[in-house]
Amino acid sequence: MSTPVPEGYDPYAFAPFAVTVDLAVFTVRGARLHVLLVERGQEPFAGRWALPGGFLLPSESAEDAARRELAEETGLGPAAVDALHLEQLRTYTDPDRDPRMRVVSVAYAALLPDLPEPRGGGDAASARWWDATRVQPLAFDHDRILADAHDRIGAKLEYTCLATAFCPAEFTLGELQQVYETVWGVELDRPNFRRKVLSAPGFVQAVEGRPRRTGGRGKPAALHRAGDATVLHPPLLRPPHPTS
Amino acid sequence: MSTPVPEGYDPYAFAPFAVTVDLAVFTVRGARLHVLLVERGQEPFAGRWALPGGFLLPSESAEDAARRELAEETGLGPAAVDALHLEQLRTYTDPDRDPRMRVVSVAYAALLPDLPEPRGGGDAASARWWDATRVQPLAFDHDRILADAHDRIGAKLEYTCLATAFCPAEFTLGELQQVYETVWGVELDRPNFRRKVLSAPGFVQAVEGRPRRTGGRGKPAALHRAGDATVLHPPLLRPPHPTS
DNA sequence: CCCTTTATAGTCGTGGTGACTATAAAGGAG
DNA sequence: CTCCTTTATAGTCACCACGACTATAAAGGG
Repeated sequence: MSTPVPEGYDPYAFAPFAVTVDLAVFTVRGARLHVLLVERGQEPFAGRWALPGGFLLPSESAEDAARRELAEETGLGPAAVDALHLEQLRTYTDPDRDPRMRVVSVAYAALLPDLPEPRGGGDAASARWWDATRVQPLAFDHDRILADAHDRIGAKLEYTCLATAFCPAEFTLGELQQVYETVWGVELDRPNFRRKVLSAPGFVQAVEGRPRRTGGRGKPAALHRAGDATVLHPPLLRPPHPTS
Repeated sequence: MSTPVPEGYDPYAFAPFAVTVDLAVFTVRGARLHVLLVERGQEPFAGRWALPGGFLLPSESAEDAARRELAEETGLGPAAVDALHLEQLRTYTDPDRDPRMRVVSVAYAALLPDLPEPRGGGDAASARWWDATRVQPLAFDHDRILADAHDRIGAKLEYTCLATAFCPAEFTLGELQQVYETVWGVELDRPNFRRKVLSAPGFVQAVEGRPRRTGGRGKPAALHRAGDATVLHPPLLRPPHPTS
């Protein structure tokens, strides 16, 4: 075997790489899972859509960079971005993933409640939400990153309280159920969902006062807010796939 | 907010980073979880122990680099290393994690059956197994990487068939149970463990022929080998922590 | 020849779950 | 005003996975 890189840190032994972050920012709009994409203005992949992201600055961590990019793309305030849950997905290192140089990218996933269209305040003049399940081929390997992000979010809904991150501060159990159904792409039984959510300690807590009406028809639902738990006991397992 | 790195890939806009892989290689020896460490010969952290790892070559992915390093440190054959399950843990990007330059490290975890002491064939003259739960402070942020790796392996034992990777080709259910007990640090009920393992489709398959005797006392156990399943249905949940 | 050790078989009660029925409270159509 | 639809909420029931436990079998050791 060759030993091309000797033990220890020889400053001349390492090849320089560019390091970026890529963000898969999800929201639920109208019973569909949406993801925030930006249109590329330059080659390569000019005119194609891509996940928002950018280079790490010399003195910032990948998570810092992800929060900075998120603030730039969404126009969210610094406080909101700081409070947000950012999930490090994995790192993509294929040598050919960027045709012009060697780029290693750390991917993150973020979950937002439904927002108005992103303000184009940052670098990306054209940023908008797309249906995450019906997206044309993206730039680079972003199709794969998006698929991995969707898988990870779906899995985390099972055993964490993450679903409330898709909801506004106060929400109904029907809206929470809509999150699960949208991310998983299945329909759930309403009474059973309700029983499981309410029996999981610290998942949601009822808010005193008015039920909601919105413009919706049907009996008004009680409002809840996210509890203080972070893991879900017992877990909310998605129905087993019908062996297809 | 500042937009220090313009959209698109300006070749002069990115700061160069070094990219490495770090490996948390685990095995189970004598009812203790062990991890492979190498002794550093140079500053920084000269004389301290560290996870094996090294720089990415210009044309290889992080997983390729991890397999190459693994082969160098363990002396395993190329076929064995290729067949091995490598789990990408996460990527560590703290700007200060290496005192002499900016290094981003992609961490992997690997699982091996009990091996003889590693041959010092590679760059690391002194590589040896250490009890993973009683390890002196490691170099860099490797204590944290090791803790994250331990957590991840423990979680993956619950819902994947990964535990067989700690076992030789043929093993008894007692040995498999020992893996779970060692990684989780708990004791499990033997009849219940047996029932769950055997009822999970494709987890293990009985091997016809002789039971084993070894030098052990007690009734000889039937031998099994890993099944073809990769996920565990139903999962093998670790006992809930006694709220401490 | 016991005694210990390990493997294997089986039992029993509890609790989480899916499937289902029933009732309450809103808006809309006629 | 009266159905009808829609959504929320309450409750039932059978099944099954699980933890705790008892029992039996087959080896070695003193």
